[in-house]
Amino acid sequence: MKTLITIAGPTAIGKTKMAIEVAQALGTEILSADSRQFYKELKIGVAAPSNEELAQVPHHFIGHLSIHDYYNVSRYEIDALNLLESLFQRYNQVVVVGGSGLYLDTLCGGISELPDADEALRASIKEKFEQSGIEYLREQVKILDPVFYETADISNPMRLLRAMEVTLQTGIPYSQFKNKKQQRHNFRITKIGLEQDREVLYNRINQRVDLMVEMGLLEEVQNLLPNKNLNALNTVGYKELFEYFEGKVTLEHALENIKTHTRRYAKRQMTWFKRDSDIQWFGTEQKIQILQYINSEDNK
RNA sequence: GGCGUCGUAGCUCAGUAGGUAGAGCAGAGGACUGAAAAUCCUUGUGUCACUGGUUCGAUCCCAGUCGAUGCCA
Repeated sequence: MKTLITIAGPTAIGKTKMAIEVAQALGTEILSADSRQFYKELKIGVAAPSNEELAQVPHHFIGHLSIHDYYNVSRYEIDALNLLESLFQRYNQVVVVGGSGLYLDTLCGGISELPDADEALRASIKEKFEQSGIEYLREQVKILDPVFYETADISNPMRLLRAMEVTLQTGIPYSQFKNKKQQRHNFRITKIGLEQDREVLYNRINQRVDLMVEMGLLEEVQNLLPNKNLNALNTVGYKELFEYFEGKVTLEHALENIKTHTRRYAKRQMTWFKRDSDIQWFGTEQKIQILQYINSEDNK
C-alpha cells in the first residue's frame, strides 16, 4: 500500500524544512500544496524553498506556473493525482507539504465537479456588483438558486458571485453540483500537523518579514508592480508593498501591515487545520516522533 | 524655576452639563467546494496616573504628588 504523507501547519512554522528532513529520511520526493509558491515570479515574498533546499530533495509544484496562468484547486487536484500515480511507481511514500488548506483537503478528499470560471461572465457579474453592491448578488442568487441562498454566507461577495456564475453558465443551480461526492484513492494518507506556541510563531513571522526585506523583497515586488491586479498578486507581502510603491503608505507602515496580515493568515490556517481530526500534531523539533508515527501508521 | 497642556482598553484617542465609559487599530474566536496567502462573520470591564477634599455619589469639580510635553526664564 502506498502512503501520501501530508504536512500542514501555519505559515513560517518550518514546514519546508521538516518536509525535506522527512522526505530525505524516507528517500522520496515532495509535492507542494502552497497556492502561491506555484508561481515562478513569486519567491522571496512567499518564502519559496531556496535553491539549496530544492537541491536536497526533488520538489514538484514549486514555480511551475506563471502569475499570468489561470489555475485553481481542481486543476491542482488533477495535476497532483497524475503526478502521484507516477511517483508511487517508484516510491512507497510521497510527501506533500503546504499551507493551503483547501488544496490539501481537495487532494486528500476530492472536490465536487464544477465548471471553471468563465472569465468574461465573472467580469460582467463583478462589474454589476461593484455598481449595485452586494444586494444585487443576493437578489440574483435568491432567484437563481434559492436552495443555496438558504445556507449561503450572504455577506461574502465571492461565494455569491461564484454561485451566480455557475448557475448562469450551466443552467443548473450551483447547489446541485455541490452534492456530488468524490472518489476513493488507491493510496492511504497520513496527516501530520506542525504546531507551536502562538507567541513564538508570531515572533518568527515578524523576523521572517525582516529577513525577506534583507533578501530583496522590495525589488521583487517592485518588478511585479505592473501585474498588481492579477489574482496571484493579491497576496500578503505583495499587496502591502504595492501600496508603498504607489505612495499610499510609508515603508515602515507597509512592513508592519505585512506582519499583521501574515499573523492573521497564520491564524486562519490554524482554524482550518484544527477541524481535521485525522491530523496528528507535532512540535517543530519532533522529527523523530513524526517518522515513528509515519512508520506506525504504515504498519497498521 | 515660572506658566500652560496632557495622563482613559496592548496602541491612537473620544467621552461623561458629576450617576464607575466607547471608537478605530491591535488581539481573540469562527466560517470556508475552481479568486483560498483569497473572501467573509463574531467579539471591547478598563485601579478612567496617584493621594486627599467637596458631594448621597467623582473618571469628570478642587488641592497636592508623580510622569509626559510645550512656551518663558
